Amino acid sequence: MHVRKAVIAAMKDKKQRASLAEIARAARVSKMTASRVMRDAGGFSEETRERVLREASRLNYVPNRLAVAFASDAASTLVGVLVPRLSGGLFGDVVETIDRTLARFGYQTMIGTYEQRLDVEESWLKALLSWRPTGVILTGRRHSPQTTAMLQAASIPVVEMWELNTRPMDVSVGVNHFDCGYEMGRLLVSRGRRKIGYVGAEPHAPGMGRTRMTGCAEAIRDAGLAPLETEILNDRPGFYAGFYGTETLLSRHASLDAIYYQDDAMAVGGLSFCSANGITVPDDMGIAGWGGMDVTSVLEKKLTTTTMAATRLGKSAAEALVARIHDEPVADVIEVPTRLVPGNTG
Amino acid sequence: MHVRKAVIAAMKDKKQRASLAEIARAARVSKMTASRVMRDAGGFSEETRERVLREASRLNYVPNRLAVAFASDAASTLVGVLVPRLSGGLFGDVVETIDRTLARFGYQTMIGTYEQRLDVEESWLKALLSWRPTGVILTGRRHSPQTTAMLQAASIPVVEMWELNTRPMDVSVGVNHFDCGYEMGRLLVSRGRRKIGYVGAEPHAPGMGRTRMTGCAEAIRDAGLAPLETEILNDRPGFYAGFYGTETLLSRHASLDAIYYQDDAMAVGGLSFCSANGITVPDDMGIAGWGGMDVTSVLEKKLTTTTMAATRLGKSAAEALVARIHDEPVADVIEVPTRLVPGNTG
DNA sequence: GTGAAAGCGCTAACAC
DNA sequence: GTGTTAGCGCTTTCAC
Repeated sequence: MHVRKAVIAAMKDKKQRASLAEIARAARVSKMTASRVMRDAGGFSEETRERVLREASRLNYVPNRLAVAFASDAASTLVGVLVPRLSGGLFGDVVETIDRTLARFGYQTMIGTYEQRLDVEESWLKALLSWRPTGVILTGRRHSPQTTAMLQAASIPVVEMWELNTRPMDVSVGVNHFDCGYEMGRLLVSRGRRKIGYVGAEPHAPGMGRTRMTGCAEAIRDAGLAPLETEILNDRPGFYAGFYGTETLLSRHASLDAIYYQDDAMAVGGLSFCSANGITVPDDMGIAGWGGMDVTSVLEKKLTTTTMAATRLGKSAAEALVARIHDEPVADVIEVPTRLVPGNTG
Repeated sequence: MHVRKAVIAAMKDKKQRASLAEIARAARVSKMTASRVMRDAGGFSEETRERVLREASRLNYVPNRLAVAFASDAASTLVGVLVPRLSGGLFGDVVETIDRTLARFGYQTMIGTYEQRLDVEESWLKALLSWRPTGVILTGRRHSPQTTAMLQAASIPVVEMWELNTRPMDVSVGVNHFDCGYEMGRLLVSRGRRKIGYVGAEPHAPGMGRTRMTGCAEAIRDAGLAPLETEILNDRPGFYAGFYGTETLLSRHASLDAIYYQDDAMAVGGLSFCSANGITVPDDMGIAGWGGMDVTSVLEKKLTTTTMAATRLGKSAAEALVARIHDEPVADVIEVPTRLVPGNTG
């Protein structure tokens, strides 16, 4: 039962896995015919088919995709997916959906996380490309020149997801973060907020959350109000970051009457800070998030936020990539809709 | 800039990527020498080394890991990791850590999710094995006979993580869930709880959460109290599931004075339900969770729970696998410690 | 320190 | 409907 022993045993008799050649020999056909049967490629009689399949299952044949991908070079079925992180936010959902969708089409996913660091993205991509993947899904629209160049040289389909890129390398599937921020800013202003702040995370990462911040700032400027006060924590976004980010921001700007957060988790942290410090929401303070995360479903008040269907984004990204791989027509820019949820915290 | 055009162009001139042979020719050495230099395998002069590396970088050489893995068959560096899900709970953290750790050692991760469905695990494994991975990390201790058989036949290292298995296929790195549940049961009892309930999810999945439930039930039985009342939702664990699971359970058993949840997210959902329905915690109702998730850091009250270091688990699992691959000594059973946090909700 | 030959398991291209 | 030949890019083995 112990695999370890089996491993050691296997060291001795070396290769024992049945290969196509052995199936072919056992079925008394050529490798080619066996190959055709296994791939269901046509060009064999019913009788041959049965014989080959019988032998394959008798010998526990497991095709070697390494050899397949290597031999045919076009048929790699390997797809790389890179996201900032897997925990906390919506990326877990997105990756899970991408993986499921790709698997349905017969592709396997190689994942990676890069914490929004372009140098990490670059080295991940370099390693990935050595596996000759048939496509790549990246997060965001910002990439180093080397990343772009490598992708170019590889000449494989690339989907940039999450953040809409109107001038994508290849295909972009994402959300218009600027608009999300702008709309939220307008909503806050329309509800009478006059001194608005922003709490975010990951200072080295422009784009995405930061783009929403910019949108919000613009809405505020357009309304002729005092500029957005911001606090970008050197941390990952999350509940606790939202909590202490609020503390920090308010210690600098006590008179704020609303705070926009990078995401819902941070907003929930902000709500907690307020409740722990006798700040009434929404009377004393408006709180707004982004994402439509699961937590919001159990809050006492309905969180003011913008919802985004993570599952839908993942599915669209995966499907767009598959379409590109199959050389089917796909739109260059696919916008995933979001919905402003006014709620009663903002 | 549009990769799409590049792709189409590439279709024409087919192979253009530099291969080892071309590097070798350009450096005026044999393929073998070039290979040795690239792998830093020794057996070449300093001068040769420089010449080869210069040509490699000049020609933008990207080694073909497909060919490497195929040719050497031992050197596959591909590792499969299967978890129930990537979103919501702690698995995102675990997978992220595993991936990072494995990457540091030069391995690439192929992930999959199976929602605790053994048939999905089986088919995922089947697909994975065709890539001739050098190792596999699975979740839990329960696997179908076919899964076990395939792993056996593959004779590769296997780490079963998350749930401790004292009789592992190969190596087990995990938590003793039974003890977690038993301890929590004892704590609740010691605090005067007399009618305890349990809210969980994923009814088709035994193990893990269910094992904690069993542990808790046993503690209650040992204390001579009325048996644990349970509610297993046909849903994924999460905030909302915790909320309505509480509602359902209480509608059946109104007199409960404490509820143990499958995880912290569900417990937070339970807290919300109580607060929304005028049930005072901990006076009227005790609430306990599991996992030590991020959310708990911003709750008003300190949640009664058991913390588990997801990052540590992931790191241990990955390191154990690497050690097995390298044929270094590893313990068969590695217990990841947990800590009971009494809190003030239970 | 270096190289030549063989082969990993499969498929594409072409026979028959 | 079936088989033959060649080769994908690399490493292993053995020779020099």
